[in-house]
Amino acid sequence: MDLMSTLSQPRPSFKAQMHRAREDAIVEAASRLLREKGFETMTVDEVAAAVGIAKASLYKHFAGKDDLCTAAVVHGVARLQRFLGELPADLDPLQRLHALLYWLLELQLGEEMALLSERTSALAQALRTCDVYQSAMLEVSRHILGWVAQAQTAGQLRRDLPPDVILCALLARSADPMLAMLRERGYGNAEILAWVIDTCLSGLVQQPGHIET
Amino acid sequence: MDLMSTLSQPRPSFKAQMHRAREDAIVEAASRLLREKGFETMTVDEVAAAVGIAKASLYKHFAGKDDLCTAAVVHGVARLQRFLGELPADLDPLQRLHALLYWLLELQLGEEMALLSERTSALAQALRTCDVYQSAMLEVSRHILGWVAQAQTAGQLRRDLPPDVILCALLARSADPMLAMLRERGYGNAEILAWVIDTCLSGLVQQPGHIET
DNA sequence: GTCTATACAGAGATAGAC
DNA sequence: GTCTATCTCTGTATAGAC
Repeated sequence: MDLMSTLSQPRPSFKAQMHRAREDAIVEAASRLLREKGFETMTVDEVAAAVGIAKASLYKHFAGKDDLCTAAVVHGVARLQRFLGELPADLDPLQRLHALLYWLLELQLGEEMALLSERTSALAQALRTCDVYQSAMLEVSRHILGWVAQAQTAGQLRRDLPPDVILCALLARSADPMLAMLRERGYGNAEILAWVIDTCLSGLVQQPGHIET
Repeated sequence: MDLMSTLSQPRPSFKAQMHRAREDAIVEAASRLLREKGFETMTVDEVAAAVGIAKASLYKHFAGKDDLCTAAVVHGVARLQRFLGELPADLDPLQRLHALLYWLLELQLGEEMALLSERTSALAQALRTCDVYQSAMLEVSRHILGWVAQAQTAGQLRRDLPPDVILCALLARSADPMLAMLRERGYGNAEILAWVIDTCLSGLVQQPGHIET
């Protein structure tokens, strides 16, 4: 079996590969702009310009702005799913949650991509009716909820909070304005990351001297 | 001194009073819409319609959308200042911070007004160059930082965090997406409020068994 | 499928009468 | 100061040639 046939296992034609690569480039650009400027402020022109194609060409790939940005968010969730699945096996539940938090916040500090879209945007509405997104988020939630439950039974996380609440407390950090506020005050990314993770997790972990009710 | 002269102490003419009342109504409507829909999504037409006046009339009061929404946010900060100033004198620093958090979150759950504008909106930029807003926020920050410092020396709050960081951790809750996420999952406002305050403060308070470094 | 050029709609802002 | 009617610009989306 030579290199060519190895690379083209399910026989995607070169054309199809290019097509896919182009779409990936578009989604990536859309992700970045979505993160930097938000759904309402970003423009399709900007996305097209960033990729280096004409706007009309972009509309051959995606039906509209909503469709494009939905794809971008789904792409982000897929990355999150991959991250969750690839975590080293030797981490205990709490370490996994810590790693998750780190990953979410680092993403927000870099200008890469958006997970939680702004509550007010039209995109939020589009996502609510997007099956792919909803099922992906459901799986992510289940995955994390499993760890939360484990950490709770292991006595690492507070048992007086519903797992749901802990899940939300963690995921919500990916859009926490605290990071931007600290940035404005001149702090460095490393400090910010450490503080946000610390203050968030400290509110969730089971304290040594805590009295259970 | 009769009633009339009492009511019109600094002699604001009826006309001026009406003018002021009208502007207040406009700002109030803008605040609510800003909170519900965000800066980019809301329209000046909606504000005018909510107040019951024509859009052109609104433009006699405010120079533009930025100006109007800036006024709305400043109005909100002023309310916050009043709240801070009117807290009962018998509360200790930590109780004050708790009350502050409660106030901020309740505001977010009701659909009233916006304090932190979305990071991406054009409004955020406008506020950055608005002296009135900046100085008001500075005073609010100083006020709260004072309580934080007191709570830290009293051993109520963690001393390993800069007061700045604690301040941000508290204020950022006013735009925490965690509330919306919990709402979507069907929880009631009272539960949500309690959990967010709990998880936030638990990460900041000095734990009984904590070892200082 | 990619381009240039254009149609169309929405929203911010203004003109001018009253 | 308030109104109706209008201007103007921007951004989504499409038409049609290649």
